[in-house]
Amino acid sequence: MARYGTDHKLETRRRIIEQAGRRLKRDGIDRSGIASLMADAGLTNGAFYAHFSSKDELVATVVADQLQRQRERNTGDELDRATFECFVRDYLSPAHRDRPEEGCPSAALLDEIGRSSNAVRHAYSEGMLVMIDNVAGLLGESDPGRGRSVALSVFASMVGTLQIARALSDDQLSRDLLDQGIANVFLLLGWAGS
Amino acid sequence: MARYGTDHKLETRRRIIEQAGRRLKRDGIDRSGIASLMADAGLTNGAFYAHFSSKDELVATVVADQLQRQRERNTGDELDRATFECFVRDYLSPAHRDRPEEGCPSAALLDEIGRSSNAVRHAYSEGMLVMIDNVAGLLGESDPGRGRSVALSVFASMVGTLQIARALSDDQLSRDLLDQGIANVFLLLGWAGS
DNA sequence: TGTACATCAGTGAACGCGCGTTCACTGATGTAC
DNA sequence: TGTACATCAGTGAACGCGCGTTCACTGATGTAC
Repeated sequence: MARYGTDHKLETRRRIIEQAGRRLKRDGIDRSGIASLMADAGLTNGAFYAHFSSKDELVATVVADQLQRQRERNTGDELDRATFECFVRDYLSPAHRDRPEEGCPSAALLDEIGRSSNAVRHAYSEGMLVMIDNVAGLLGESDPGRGRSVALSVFASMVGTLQIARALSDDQLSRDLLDQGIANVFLLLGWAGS
Repeated sequence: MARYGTDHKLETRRRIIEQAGRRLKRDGIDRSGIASLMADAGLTNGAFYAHFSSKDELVATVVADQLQRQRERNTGDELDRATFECFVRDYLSPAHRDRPEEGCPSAALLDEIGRSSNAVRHAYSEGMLVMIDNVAGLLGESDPGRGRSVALSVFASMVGTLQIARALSDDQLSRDLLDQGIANVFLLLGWAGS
């Protein structure tokens, strides 16, 4: 047998993916080199290719993993209105704005994902669809296609709001934007929430 | 006197900024090298530093220029509701989705701007404020601060919608999202538009 | 029990390449006399 | 009119550096006999 336990390598892979998620969201894809990604996982550059065939494959894997984490974090077992309201408020908060490395992969990486390989964009689309279908169930739309586009468009407005809040240098304006973004979500959904 | 006319160098600078705008929006900031940016303007790499002190200064200049162009293109002399409705429909169109190099700098570059130097982020904030104050005038809000955040939040939802439409690999879903995005804008503004 | 061998996750130096930036130089023009 | 010089936008080679990727090697472990 090998020097390490049976799932040692899987555990290492999991650690690389998790740490890379944080790093990519903080520094962007193009500014995150293999050597620093591996150092984050406590390894050296050479070991990378024992786990992934290329940086692109890692990025696709990380994108899928991040979307899955976001789903699990925010839906729990059953997604109800109260849970979703909390999600919206947490999403459009100064805390989320100021910690991209722990936050939404869409808000941190959308531009770069849009310019990435088919593999990365496909991983994003797939993960996004699952997430959106979870949320769409809440809306009570009879037409599932319409429920899906409504859910997607509401999420899109949240993503854009967070990104602009991050880019503005005027903190008060940025906070006002986040608050207005929360109100917009509830208005779009036709909910009473305040 | 010099070999060239009085505003030859200004004209060259203008050309670099314009071409760089297209290139940065298409390929992203990190993937656009100085040599290729200069080649787009019909020059070689060495001439760059006769026009800008660093790549960062060019990026800040381009961001400011792009926001100004976007303002001029979409407001004309006087901004009225009809003009703004056209702006929204053009913005959330498949044509705009498929031609980032000719489109909105926010949708193409927000993630990277958020990670850029203070100079770049400041240029973005300043340009954005002017643009948003133009639009805010339309809303008839008594409180100018509120008019500003409403205008900003509506634009933010448009930006996020376009970005997600670009990242999705399912074309029909992407188009449905754009259409829903248009409806959302008019709903948020309380306009009748259809 | 002891020795030779197989396994394999991880190491770290090296590869060619493109990056941002620097700088000595070019060459077409206008000026001085 | 002719010659020497100044100007300066642009050229293109070179710099050190970090990138993604490759590969010969290490060394701790289990297996064979």
